[in-house]
Amino acid sequence: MLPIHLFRQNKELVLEGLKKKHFKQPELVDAIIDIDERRRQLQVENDTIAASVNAASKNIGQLMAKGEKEEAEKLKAEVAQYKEKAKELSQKLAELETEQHDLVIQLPNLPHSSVPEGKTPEENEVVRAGGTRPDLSAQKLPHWELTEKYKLIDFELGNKITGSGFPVYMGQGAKLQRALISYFLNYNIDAGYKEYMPPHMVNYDTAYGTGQLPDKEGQMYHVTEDKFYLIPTAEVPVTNIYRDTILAEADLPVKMTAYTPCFRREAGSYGKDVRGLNRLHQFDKVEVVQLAHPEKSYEVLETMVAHVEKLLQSLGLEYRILRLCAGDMSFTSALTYDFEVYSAAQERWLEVSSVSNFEMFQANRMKIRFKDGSGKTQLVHTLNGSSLALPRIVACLLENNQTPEGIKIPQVLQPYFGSDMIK
RNA sequence: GGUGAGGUGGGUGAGUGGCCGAAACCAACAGUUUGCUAAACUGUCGUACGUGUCAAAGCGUACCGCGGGUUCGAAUCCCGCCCUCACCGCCA
Repeated sequence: MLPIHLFRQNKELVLEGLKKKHFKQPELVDAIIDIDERRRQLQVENDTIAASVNAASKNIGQLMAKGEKEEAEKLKAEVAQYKEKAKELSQKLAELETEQHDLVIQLPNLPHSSVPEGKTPEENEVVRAGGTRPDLSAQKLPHWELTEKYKLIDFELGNKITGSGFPVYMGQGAKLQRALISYFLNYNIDAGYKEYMPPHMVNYDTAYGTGQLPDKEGQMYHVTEDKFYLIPTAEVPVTNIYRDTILAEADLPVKMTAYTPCFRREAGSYGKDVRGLNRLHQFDKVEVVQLAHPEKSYEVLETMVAHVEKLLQSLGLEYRILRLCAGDMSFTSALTYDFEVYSAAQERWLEVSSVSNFEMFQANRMKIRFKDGSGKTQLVHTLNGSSLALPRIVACLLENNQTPEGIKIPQVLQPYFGSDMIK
């Protein structure tokens, strides 16, 4: 949610940003500004009356103490009149506040100036690429055949136990998951991130804080009985750790990492996009989150990008980094880099990480603030990224490293996996 | 799930109708003293919105778990909800 002072101080900037993001209702901005003016006017009236009531009440108390009952009664009658007016005013004020909030919440975050124009994924900008494409034999197999051949993942069994999109990992397949999670977490911890194990279900306020609610309700699994939501990413519980918190400037940046399973309903997809590990309802992911000083958040973003890039390099996968165009970015993001790895058997790029700066968009919802040098309270900037999402990494590792003898395990994983080959 | 107790500022904790946005202590911060540290002493020390201003100070309103009610006036009384603790039951 954009802070209201932006609208008052810099309407043009807001309009420009919304236009770049192809937001369809720029007229909301004027509506918000208009409501804001009426709201403030009403608050002045409301506060004035409340002050009169308070003053009169104080007087009544003093008169009663002195035994001047008649005078007190007169004042009481006066207060009764004030109160009628006050009730009306505070009701209207509450209505306007709700109305304003309901409008502001519909506006997406504003894209950073470096975000390319554009509307579709084709207009994303390749920032850089690395790694090498393996030269596979003609008999190369896609990962869904490799997982069957080596008995690593049973998709059918998952169907029986839960439903499609809930695979069962087994044997070396299960161990590979655990190895990747441990490796990713340790890599993040070594870079100064503090490890967390958050709940996998969250309440409304938490899902609201990171922007999943109210508008993306259908994308999360909902436990209606207890009003909980299964997390679509660790970002949700982890960022909310600092909800309603005022940090010291010296505490920044706050660096957190967590492994969690992620649950996504993702209705409506089909075909090769969802084959095998390409898209699942439950998957594993290690996330990094930072709360940063507003003046440093873009430096922080670059360090996070470099961090994820180095991790991909260590796995020996061919990758490319995209700067998403304004139209393809998420509702909450100001700047997003997507990481894709090349799946050599499927011969296509798969997204494995998304690193974003949300600036103060989430922080404003969650009220994550810090006290700056002059003692003023400011919103922090929030950032997060995957490091990494497992399924597509697994898909690429299996496909790209397949040999007639078995599947080679990258060196960095061998200590965790306990072997250099899946046979 | 049952019964009982309770939810107050960063922490402990006082406050059962007006003098309370809230005592006291601790922590924190600034200063004095000091060879350094400590101790002692002095001061500062909640948040949001509004108003004011170049900026501020100041002023107003609201907030003592959340929501409603009683009253001229509510942290304090009443109702509902949430949460915590203790004991019992169940249990990985």
